[in-house]
Amino acid sequence: MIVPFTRILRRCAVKGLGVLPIFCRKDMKQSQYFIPTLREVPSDAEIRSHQFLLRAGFIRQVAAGVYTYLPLAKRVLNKVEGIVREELEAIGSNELLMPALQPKELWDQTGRWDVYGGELVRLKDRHNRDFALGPTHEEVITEVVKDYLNSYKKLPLNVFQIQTKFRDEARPRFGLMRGREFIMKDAYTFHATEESLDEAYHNFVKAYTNIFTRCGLHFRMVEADSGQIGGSQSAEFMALAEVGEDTIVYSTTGNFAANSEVVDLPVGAPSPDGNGEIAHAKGIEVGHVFKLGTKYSEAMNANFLDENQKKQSLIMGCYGIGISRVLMAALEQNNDDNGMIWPKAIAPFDVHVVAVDMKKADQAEAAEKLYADLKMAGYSVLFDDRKERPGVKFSDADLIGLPIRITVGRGVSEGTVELKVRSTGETLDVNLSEIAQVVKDKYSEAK
RNA sequence: CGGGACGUGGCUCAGCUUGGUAGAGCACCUGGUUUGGGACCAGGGGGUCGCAGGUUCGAAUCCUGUCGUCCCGACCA
Repeated sequence: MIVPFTRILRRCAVKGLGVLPIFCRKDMKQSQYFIPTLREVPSDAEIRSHQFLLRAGFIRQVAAGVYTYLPLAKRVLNKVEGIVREELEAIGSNELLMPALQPKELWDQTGRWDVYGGELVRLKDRHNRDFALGPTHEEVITEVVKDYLNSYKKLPLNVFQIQTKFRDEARPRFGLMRGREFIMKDAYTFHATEESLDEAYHNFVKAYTNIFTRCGLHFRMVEADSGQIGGSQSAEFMALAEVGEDTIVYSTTGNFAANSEVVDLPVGAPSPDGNGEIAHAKGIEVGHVFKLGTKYSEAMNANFLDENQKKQSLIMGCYGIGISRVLMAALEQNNDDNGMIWPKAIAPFDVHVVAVDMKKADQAEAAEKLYADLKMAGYSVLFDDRKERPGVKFSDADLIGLPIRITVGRGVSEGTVELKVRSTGETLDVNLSEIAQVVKDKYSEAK
């Protein structure tokens, strides 16, 4: 009797024969996985990333601008969040988690309860007290931190959270691009001096550059308007995409780049930095860094004593990344007519093993073994073990767009399987004895 | 919030102009034939036609209201 390798490993684990790496024990068989793909383009979706998110079974809409993230999308979000955590921890940011539900009194302290407008989701509790669902967390974090930060000796402080934000947008749009409920990473820093704020600001710019580069995005940092949030300096990170809602005004050969909100320069005009001429491009705002100054700390009496025993307002910075928007932007930049093409750093799985005919014992066994071996080698693997026709499986695989696809089919009788690189379309027959090495090579080549 | 469009089974849509008691393809269930790029045959299940009023002998269809969704614009820490 042939016992699948994974089952043997699991038995070993149960018997306490050794601790297995967790990835080996994850069972990701497509027959048991919730991936509701659609053959036709849903009529509600206008742009490609949105269409593919629906068709490939990543998201489902619940209301305008409100979505459920299905298992594949959740895995991508986890990947993006993992990258964000690594890069922010590398600059000394502390992860915490604040409440979405926030009392009106907090928002009254800064006057934003009255200023924020219809975008602020407001509700009442059973005692008829007013609350808001947080669109941003300057008030909460300042309140939390201000009693502790009473001395310059405790500064600077750098914190972040990854959390669901609520903004009752007048017009939700394009799926995850502009939602009323979305996942955001927001960070806040507190400082005794402007120099200290500058340092944090630059650290965040560096971290954001790393994050978006690692996520495989084509992006550009631009000068931006501080908007309602206020403050002295801010920059946005724009993922370049035709469907973007913002216009980037940039110099063709120089470093100048700004949001069209802050400059009014026509195409072809000389660049203000004296280098090149102006061109325009569309972008999706995926990140934003602000120097806030003392706007919130003054309003909320968040003070500390400096080395001269003088009372000063905390100097603040805040820094956001639209996690769910990164997913959308990455997809908008990476797709073809057949579906998604995930950059490997944020792909829901590394490898897709497609068994052409699970009813054929040799193919089923070879596929099961390959699946187990690849997991042991450290890849995350989605195994299409469904009893579907080959065409259906290939179409779904293209739609889902994992970096490497391995088709286990009739070649098995000669000891070969087919490997296909999603991004390039490169296809090659590989002997089963060499598959580990070829997967390794092709995976490391992939973007 | 202004302008436009659309709501008919899980998905895509027809039917509405000219009222007569709801259809197709895909998906799903059963059986069979198939099996490397979204199969075929036979049989079957599933829809108060967004909701509420109204007109009418009779409303998916006409009228009024309302809710929802999408697109353009305004708005968008």
